[in-house]
Amino acid sequence: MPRATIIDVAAAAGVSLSTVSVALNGRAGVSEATRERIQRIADELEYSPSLTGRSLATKRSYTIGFVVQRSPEVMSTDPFFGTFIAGAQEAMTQAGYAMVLQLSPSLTESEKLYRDLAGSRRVDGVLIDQLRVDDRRIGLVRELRLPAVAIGPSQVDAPLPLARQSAADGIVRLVRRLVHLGHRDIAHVRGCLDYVHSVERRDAWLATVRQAGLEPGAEIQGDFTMAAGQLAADEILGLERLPTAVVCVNDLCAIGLMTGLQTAGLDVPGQVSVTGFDGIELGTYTSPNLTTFKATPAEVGRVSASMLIDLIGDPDREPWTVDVPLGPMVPGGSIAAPGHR
Amino acid sequence: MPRATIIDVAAAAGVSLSTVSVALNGRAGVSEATRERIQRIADELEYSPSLTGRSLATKRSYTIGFVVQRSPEVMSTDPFFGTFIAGAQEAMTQAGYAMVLQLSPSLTESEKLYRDLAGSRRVDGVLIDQLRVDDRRIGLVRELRLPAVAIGPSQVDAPLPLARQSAADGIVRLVRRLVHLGHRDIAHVRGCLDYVHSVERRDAWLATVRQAGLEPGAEIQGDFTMAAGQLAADEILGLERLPTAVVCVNDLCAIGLMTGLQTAGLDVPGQVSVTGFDGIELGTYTSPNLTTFKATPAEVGRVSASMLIDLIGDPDREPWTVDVPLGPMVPGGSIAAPGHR
DNA sequence: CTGAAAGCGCTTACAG
DNA sequence: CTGAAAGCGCTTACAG
Repeated sequence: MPRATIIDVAAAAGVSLSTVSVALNGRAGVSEATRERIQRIADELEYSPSLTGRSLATKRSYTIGFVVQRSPEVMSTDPFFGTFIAGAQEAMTQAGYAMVLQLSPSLTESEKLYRDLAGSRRVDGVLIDQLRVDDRRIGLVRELRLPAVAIGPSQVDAPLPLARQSAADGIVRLVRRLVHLGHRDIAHVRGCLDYVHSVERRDAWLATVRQAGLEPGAEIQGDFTMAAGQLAADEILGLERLPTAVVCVNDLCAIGLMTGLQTAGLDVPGQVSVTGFDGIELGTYTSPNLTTFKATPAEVGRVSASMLIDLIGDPDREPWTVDVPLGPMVPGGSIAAPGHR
Repeated sequence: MPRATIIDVAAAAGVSLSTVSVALNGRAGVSEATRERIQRIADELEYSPSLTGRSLATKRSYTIGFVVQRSPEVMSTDPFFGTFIAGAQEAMTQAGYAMVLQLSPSLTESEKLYRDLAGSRRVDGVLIDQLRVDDRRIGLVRELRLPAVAIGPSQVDAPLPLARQSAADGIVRLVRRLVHLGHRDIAHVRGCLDYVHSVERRDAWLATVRQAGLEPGAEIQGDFTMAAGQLAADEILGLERLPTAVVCVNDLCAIGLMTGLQTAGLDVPGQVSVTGFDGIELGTYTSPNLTTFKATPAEVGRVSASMLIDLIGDPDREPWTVDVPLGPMVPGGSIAAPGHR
């Protein structure tokens, strides 16, 4: 027995298709009595409207695309994604939207994914995350006339609606705290500078250190993984002078760094203070606990998804920006005055 | 200027809609000459068929649903998901399918998500992962007449096609290795026994230890996270007799355990040997490196997705099972003979 | 080898 | 307040 369609409901209720449609969609033009009657009959028949039928009529797929340009391993490790997606989903489900997720390690491959999503009109719009410097996707979605919202830090100046969360503010405050504790040699483990997120954090560290009248400490190339943090430890141990504090691009990197330093026999924070960024749960289990700043990826997800849904409803709207406030600083035992034991 | 439709292509080529459809879909019934001509014209017009139009005609959404019943944090931490999704996508993209991902922390909420996916016919089928003992979803997809493939360990006996990978084989071999090294007190940090994956691994540990004529060591409740591993360390340290080896439910848990034991001043593997399961990259960065067994989530993803696509093409097919072979054992420095330094 | 027609399941002006 | 009709963009028997 095939599922009930709107025709079955109309027939059972003895009204026309349009009346059923109007009634069930809660639009004006049907008496409350008939609406209730139709609703009851629809429920009895277990009628549930077909997304495809509606899509064809409304020219909307009620689907949003999210193409993640990262290797599966990194995507799995980064605490951002799950929480972000959960938040985005909340906003989407409410509006009848769902998310198609595509992973792609390579840039050219992901470009093809965007083209296919747009070409088949599988999605009504896309979320653009992990922005790179001069990101090609910005021109691409424009060419494809694909509504898009970007997620990025504060300096991004793209001709797209932007949901932004400034990690810079957090880094600034962490560096100031270290300076206040008496640190004069503050190093940084940065992410790959192709990403605006890395640039933002590096710049914030650099500017704040200089502003305090200090010579910037070593700048070490890392990335957003624990593994990179561990490798960074080796590099720091190889410096002619050990920095007294290291500001890391994110928590995972900071945790890897702490582990690396401790494995080499150093005391954290006794010999080296370490800070992270993100405020992930794992940082509360390390010993010492990580001093970091809390990001709010779920909120960023919610905001960016609802921005995109708004944009889909009004595609010619001028680009606008929404700032998502950062969470609080998370104090931990991973920093102390230099030389403290 | 709206995008070209099949009507535009037909008009430009001076043929009927059906000829265009047949030609572009590579079906028989069109001369090679016209097919090429139509293809060329379609390319010129940048024609790309609308998924919605096709969906309505074929009664397929060309979309697969994946509802993940886990908290966003855990999902983010578990290395399984990203790799699994990447593998599944490979199989799906080839067949013109895409994946709608939904996260849901609660069981009742996820049940609603399945109902909505089925009701709106947003998806042609679903992948069921993280199977629980007596999983309600098995009855649910049946009630919803929603094609589904389950992903699980070897003892699952569900009336569904099953893509299975036996972690048990790996655990058995790890335990045997420990026995061979001379261990007589082998503990286990298990996952929550609601999950068949936890049960499978616990049972494998228990059976193998007994088979070796040993008294089973302590069985400690943990889960699949690092945090749980760290907590398990405390519990192990509180035992009246320290086990000489601990078999953990997965790598993250094992890494957390190692960290916890080391923080307490214990030597791994000198005082306690530790094994994991999954073979994640992080385990190669710990000190000592983790001894574990490699799972192949990408392959499980590929296999389960293509099974589901097959099932969608033949919904009345009898349930069948595909075994995905486990990867190799990953030797590491985290195990040694008991009392070894 | 090609075309005309029906149909997939909805929504939305437009009449009445 | 309700209905008849057109249309969204395809595919698929069925004729010719």
